[in-house]
Amino acid sequence: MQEAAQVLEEAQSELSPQQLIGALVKKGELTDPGSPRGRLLNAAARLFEQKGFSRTTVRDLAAEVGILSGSIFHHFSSKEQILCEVMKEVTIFASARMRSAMESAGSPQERLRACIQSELEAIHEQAVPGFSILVMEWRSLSEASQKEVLLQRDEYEQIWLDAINTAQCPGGDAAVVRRLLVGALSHTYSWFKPREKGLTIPELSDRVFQIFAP
Amino acid sequence: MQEAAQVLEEAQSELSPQQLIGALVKKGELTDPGSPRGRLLNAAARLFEQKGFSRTTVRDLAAEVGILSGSIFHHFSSKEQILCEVMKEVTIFASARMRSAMESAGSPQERLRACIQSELEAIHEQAVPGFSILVMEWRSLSEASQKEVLLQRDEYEQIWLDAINTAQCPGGDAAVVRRLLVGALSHTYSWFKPREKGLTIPELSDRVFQIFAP
Amino acid sequence: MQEAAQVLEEAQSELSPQQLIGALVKKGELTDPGSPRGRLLNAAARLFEQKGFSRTTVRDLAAEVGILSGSIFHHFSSKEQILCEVMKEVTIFASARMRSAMESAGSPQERLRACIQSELEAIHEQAVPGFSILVMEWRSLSEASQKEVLLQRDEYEQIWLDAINTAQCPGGDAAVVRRLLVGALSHTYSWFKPREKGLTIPELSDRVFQIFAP
Amino acid sequence: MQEAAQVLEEAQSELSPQQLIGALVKKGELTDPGSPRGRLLNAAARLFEQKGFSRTTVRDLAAEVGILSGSIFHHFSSKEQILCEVMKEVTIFASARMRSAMESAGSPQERLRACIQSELEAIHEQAVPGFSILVMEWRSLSEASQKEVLLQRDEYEQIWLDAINTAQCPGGDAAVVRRLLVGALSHTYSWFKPREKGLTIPELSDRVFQIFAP
DNA sequence: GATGAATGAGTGTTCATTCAT
DNA sequence: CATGAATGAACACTCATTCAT
Repeated sequence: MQEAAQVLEEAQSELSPQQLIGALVKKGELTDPGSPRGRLLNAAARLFEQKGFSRTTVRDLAAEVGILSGSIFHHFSSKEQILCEVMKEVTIFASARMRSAMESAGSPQERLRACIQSELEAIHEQAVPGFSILVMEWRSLSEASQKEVLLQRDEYEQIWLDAINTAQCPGGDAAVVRRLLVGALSHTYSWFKPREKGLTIPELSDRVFQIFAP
Repeated sequence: MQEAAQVLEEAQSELSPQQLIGALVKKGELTDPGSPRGRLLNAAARLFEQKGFSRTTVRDLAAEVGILSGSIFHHFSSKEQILCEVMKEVTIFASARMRSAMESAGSPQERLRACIQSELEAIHEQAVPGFSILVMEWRSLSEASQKEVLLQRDEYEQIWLDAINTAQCPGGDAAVVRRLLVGALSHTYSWFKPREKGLTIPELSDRVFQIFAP
Repeated sequence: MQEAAQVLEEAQSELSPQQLIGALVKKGELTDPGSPRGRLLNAAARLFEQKGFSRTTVRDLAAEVGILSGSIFHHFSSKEQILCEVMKEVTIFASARMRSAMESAGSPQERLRACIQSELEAIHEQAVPGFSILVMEWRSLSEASQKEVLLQRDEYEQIWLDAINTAQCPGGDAAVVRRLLVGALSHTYSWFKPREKGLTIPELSDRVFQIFAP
Repeated sequence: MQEAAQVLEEAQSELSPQQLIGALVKKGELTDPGSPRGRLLNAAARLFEQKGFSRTTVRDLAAEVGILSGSIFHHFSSKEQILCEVMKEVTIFASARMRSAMESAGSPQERLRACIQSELEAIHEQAVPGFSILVMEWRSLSEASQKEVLLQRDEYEQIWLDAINTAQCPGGDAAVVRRLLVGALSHTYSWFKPREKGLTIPELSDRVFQIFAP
């Protein structure tokens, strides 16, 4: 068990968040965070998460990256499109991250635990912020945009459903369990602060795992 | 034991949601839903839940009860105050409802299950709508208003914490378990539709109970 | 002939522009020019005519009647709706005016001349300004609004077509002649200034009549 | 005389619109339509005519010729200057065209008819589009630009006035008749579609001629 | 000459809130 | 208490124009 953990850590350490992002940027799946568009998306993710989509103005957003509000519309056609793009890129990054976490997980139980921890890290880590937006601001998206995001989201959810199914969780079919987990995990954004002393993300992951896969 | 349960059930059946509301109105804890103020609060609960607080205008609200937007400010000093009042009244009603559900629950396990079902009913039933607002629109509230609502909320949460503690749920301390439950249950608003054939509220309560208190 | 003219003038003098407007307001066909909405429509007619629709801002319009730009949207749902309403009211007034002019015209020739003079007066008089907008800003209207205005316009054009037909104008079918007249008359807005010494409206009407019905 | 006319006609038939443009380009009076500036002017003429000046953006214009909006300002100092240049070139071309049409006209009546047909062709033909802009967008021009265009326009109008005077049209002095004609003819842009079966340009010219010079 | 990013003043519009009637 | 008109600040978005590269 300890050895396994060590191996995992090493495998993981081969690909830091920055390196993962870099690889995705090269493949053209993510916007370069250094480009104006990328800086805008990062700032948007941060602000939409902190203040909410409708309470964030395009002026806030522009100020955050040091341009004027009008200039935003060189890169995006509307405020809503920014939200949509943020969600798509966040989903792509979270998928890649979770796939990478999956690879180093051996048993079905470990896989589910890795899923939980990966999503909690996505929610609370700052590497590519904005994961909690996916749940919290879903209704701010037009139906057309929702479909676009769902297309990207499918793969991510498939990993989850597989993990839940193979881990033989209680609570009936995997879809219901996953939805309960979505709620439980995304809501942690509102109360769980990993920086303060107290629960750490791995500890919280353990708790959640204990509940959903005893 | 069976007899007692029967008596309780009868007692409960004597108190329909409308009767419960009536009793609370008489005690001055709830606004009369027939009064202008009450109709406004009900309409607000419905609209804030359906469209979100910031996407609901005071004009929408006024139109819903058949007055003009200016007239709203004879009853409330601001839009935010309406949200605050809705939340307080919803909390009061949900508390009364859950206390009543508690009374007919015998074992600790039954008590927790009653809590779960009561909250799911609060979220998905229409009697006093707006329960999901408590979680979803929490950030739309000023800090001052949050404190006001928290004052009311305390009692409600205490019932939950007792139920979790006595049911000996896994997942560590009751506060964490409750918060995971808050997320899991409130998020059902987004995907669970009790009207369509499929899962019913009692069935869903069972699933949740199975997971959180195996 | 002279007597007839005298009688005509008397008949006409019974209904001044202001009185005609008053009658139409009473019938509910025109907005009261004293009401906020009416003052807005009059100002819009003036400004759209002077500066063009797209060069007139809602702020210009608001300033003209002494309110703030936001207040306009209490009375109209959009800038385009203002243009549409202006056009409809202008058409209604012009129709009533022309009908009234028709009544005092005896021969077919006189009827056509009355049409010409009535339209020239509509273009250059100030009583209900905005007639030239009907031609000049037609393309600023959405198709839906165009249909609305055309509904009102039909009656007005019918009077014209009858007059052209009975006057036996050269130039083939009445529809073509009318369209040439529309262009010729509406363009006078750009070059004909009745106030300066020179041509008067009756004189210009004579010239046009001479050309189109020799 | 007849021989001369024949020669002229042949000469005319030798000079297609493209050839006429070519000749004017060589003389330095028109911009080469193949040059970037020329393509810009042609696109502008088309767009300003179709959508109106203020509803056409420089981005539309740039897209039409396949460059970016910023690049336009290497060729013109402002959007208004583009309109001004379009008007000047259109006027030059229309003048040359009408002069050429005059040469083959024998009688005063024929001359006037040739003027009418030439202007209708200018409005509805596609060779050098934009003639209708001269009337429809006149007010979009600054006074300084108006003067510039008027300088070019003078010769064109002189031909018209001569033709009207010698044809002994009714309706008083030639200036007024010409202005009525300007309105009547330019407005045909809005209703006359030569492509559809029905009236042809020569037929419409006949009708107009019949009215203005019976 | 072209690009692409940015500007900055301005656009139509929204909306919670006020207040005389 | 309700109305209806108005407020005024804020909003997302537009667009002609500039300019370093």
